[in-house]
Amino acid sequence: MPKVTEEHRLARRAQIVAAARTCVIEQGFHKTTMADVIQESGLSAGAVYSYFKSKEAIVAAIAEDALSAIDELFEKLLASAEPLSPLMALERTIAHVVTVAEAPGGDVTRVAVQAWAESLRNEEIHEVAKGKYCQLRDHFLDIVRRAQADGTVDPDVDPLHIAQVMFGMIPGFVLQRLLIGDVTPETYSAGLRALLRQ
Amino acid sequence: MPKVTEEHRLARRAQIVAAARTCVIEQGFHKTTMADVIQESGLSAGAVYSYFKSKEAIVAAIAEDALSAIDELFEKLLASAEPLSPLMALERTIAHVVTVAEAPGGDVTRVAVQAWAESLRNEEIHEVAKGKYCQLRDHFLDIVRRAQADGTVDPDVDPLHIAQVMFGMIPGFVLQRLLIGDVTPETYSAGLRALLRQ
Amino acid sequence: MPKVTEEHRLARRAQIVAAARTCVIEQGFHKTTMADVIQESGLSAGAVYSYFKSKEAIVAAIAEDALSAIDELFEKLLASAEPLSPLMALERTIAHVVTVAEAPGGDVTRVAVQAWAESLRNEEIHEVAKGKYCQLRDHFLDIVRRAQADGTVDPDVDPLHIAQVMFGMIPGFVLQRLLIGDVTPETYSAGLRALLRQ
Amino acid sequence: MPKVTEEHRLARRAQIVAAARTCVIEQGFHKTTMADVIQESGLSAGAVYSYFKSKEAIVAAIAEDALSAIDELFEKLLASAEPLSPLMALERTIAHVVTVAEAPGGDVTRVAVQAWAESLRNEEIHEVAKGKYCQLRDHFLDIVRRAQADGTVDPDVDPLHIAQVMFGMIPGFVLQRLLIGDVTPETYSAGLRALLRQ
DNA sequence: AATGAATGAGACTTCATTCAT
DNA sequence: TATGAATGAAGTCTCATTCAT
Repeated sequence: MPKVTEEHRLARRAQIVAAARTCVIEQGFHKTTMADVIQESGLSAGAVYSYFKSKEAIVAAIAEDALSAIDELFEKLLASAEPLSPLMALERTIAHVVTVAEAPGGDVTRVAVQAWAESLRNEEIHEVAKGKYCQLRDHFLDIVRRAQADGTVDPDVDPLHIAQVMFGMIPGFVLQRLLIGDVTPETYSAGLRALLRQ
Repeated sequence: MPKVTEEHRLARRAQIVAAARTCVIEQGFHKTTMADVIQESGLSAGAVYSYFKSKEAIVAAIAEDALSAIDELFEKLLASAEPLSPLMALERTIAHVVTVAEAPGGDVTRVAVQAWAESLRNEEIHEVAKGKYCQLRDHFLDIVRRAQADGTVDPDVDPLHIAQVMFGMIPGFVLQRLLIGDVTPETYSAGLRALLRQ
Repeated sequence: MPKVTEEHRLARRAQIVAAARTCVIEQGFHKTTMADVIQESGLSAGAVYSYFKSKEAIVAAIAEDALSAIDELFEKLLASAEPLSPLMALERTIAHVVTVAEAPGGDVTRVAVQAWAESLRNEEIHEVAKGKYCQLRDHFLDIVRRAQADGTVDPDVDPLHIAQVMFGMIPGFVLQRLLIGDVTPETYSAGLRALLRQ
Repeated sequence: MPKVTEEHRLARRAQIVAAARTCVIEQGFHKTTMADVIQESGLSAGAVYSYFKSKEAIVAAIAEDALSAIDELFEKLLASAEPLSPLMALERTIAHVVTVAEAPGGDVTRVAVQAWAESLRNEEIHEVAKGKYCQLRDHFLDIVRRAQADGTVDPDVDPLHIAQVMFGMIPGFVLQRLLIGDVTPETYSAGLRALLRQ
């Protein structure tokens, strides 16, 4: 019989993750200190460490959140019955990226970029990233297969290769948005429509 | 005296950058310590600090190198007189990415991903990244303009938007190659050829 | 009511001491955390603190127990009417040490060694240790005096000095048993019989 | 070509060990903090950690020193050609213990008692303690064998058992000296002469 | 009375940088 | 000029104890 409800525990955990995310968005994983997270969360060091056993665990939690963010809503948006052309799927994904990025709580795409870098030297995060992105890519794979069935896309090309290229357009949008700042769903749509077969 | 000394200085500098790159490829910017770089370079702490005033300066040097790597050869490859279709330009760029990544001295694309993350909190690296990537994107812009002049690409679409999408395919290739590992210039070519108007 | 409650209190106290002893035998005083004791006892933090005002108080209680262990049974064994030679007294004491050490609840001699170390910087435990060991030594003193009266031992030597040497054989047995492991009451008896006048 | 001599390094190391020993004598292994050792040594944290990789390593070094202290001089004292009776060997050992204990630099017997306790939960220190004490006991074993050859000691008793009892008298002296304080080489000699066959 | 979540001082250790030699 | 030992601020994490519920 815990003194506090499971609800309370989850709320505290979320509070810590939110605080940590805020810090990471501003300073990155490595410049964010536990003292920053503790202060931002409004809890004590001991409290934070009773929810996460180490800084690494917090980083992993935030990274997983950020890597899931796109796919989470992707499922909702694209899992509808009506077939979606590759172009429309990309347009909706890009639009969703911006929605998620501009949601309150800070731009998670900044955390995702951190997670990409971290994946290169942290096997745990690498596994998460690989898993999440394969899952996301599989959604594009479904769309490609439907389009091949429709005859909209050449059925003789391996659909995985097409899904690779489709998925591969997302990080480039995220990166241009963060580093250069002149891309929007509208500019990307225009470019896509000019470049892609339809 | 000045000539030899200057050469010597440059050689030393390159030696330090190479050592630091090796460390960064394995451990990332933040887990790489100056002690690591000093050991790997075979120089003394004092020597290293006489060439770079801080760790941050070394990081900036490596980041700049890595962010330039793609564009450097891009210029050589694409600055030829004959017009290049968007598809071919992308194919050559992707092929070049892999060439550079597999060159001796370690996979610079790993450093580039580190640099993306670092750009988000380090204004100096941000400026470099933005500059290098705008420059690279401008090359795509040229190609798009020529294609619009040829009538191969719709002339009514803002060529920048098309260049954005083209440029935006590169980071996605790099990322899938590092995180998932199942993309090659050949799979990407197949996907591009299926997806793009020609 | 008071009777039952008092019994209850004593049982709880014993439960805590037993739990703490288990921890201390495994990890020593300092590596044992209150969290360990709380978990091992099956009580809550608040409960444990309602029986002992601090970790130090628990440590003191265990130390006192361990330092008393030898003497407790010593009294029973040696307080008989018949005179005991120094040799026999030592043999019985050594035998008793092993009995106590092998009793269920864990080897208290391990706690005693911890208490020796702790005595050097904790005045409270020092007082307890000094008191218990003087008391134990006094039993040897009685035996020496009887032996001097019998003429078995030289009456011209200060009996305290003889008791010091007799008492001084016990820690060496305990230590060799714990650190080296090749001493038993039998090997010690053989050594004593060869070495001591009888 | 190190910038500092080996001599210098050894001196620094000794400086740290001496500082740590001072702290440990006052406060024990666990209450001694690295900050204490750093302050007492007059060096910086970084300097201390460049000579010892952890607090545990310093503790091990001090423990080894303390456990060796008795045996070191034991060898010098007893390795003479002339045969030494068990009684004389014990007397000289006890005298040596006091000499060592009263040497400048602090009473190492206090450290030895700490090491006994630490041996029970630290396998590295346990191995050192076991090794050193077996070595010391072997010296008593030699003496016993000579005495058996002389006919001074019963040749039918296992000499190891006799050495166990002889060795076993030393910790008891050390402990009474530290905890009770009324033993001296003279009182112990008197007791030994009254108790032992000669 | 009992619980156990929360506190926060303080422990150990690292590492970018300097400067006496 | 080059060296690398030394610095010390700052980082991560622990744990004895308390007190709101």
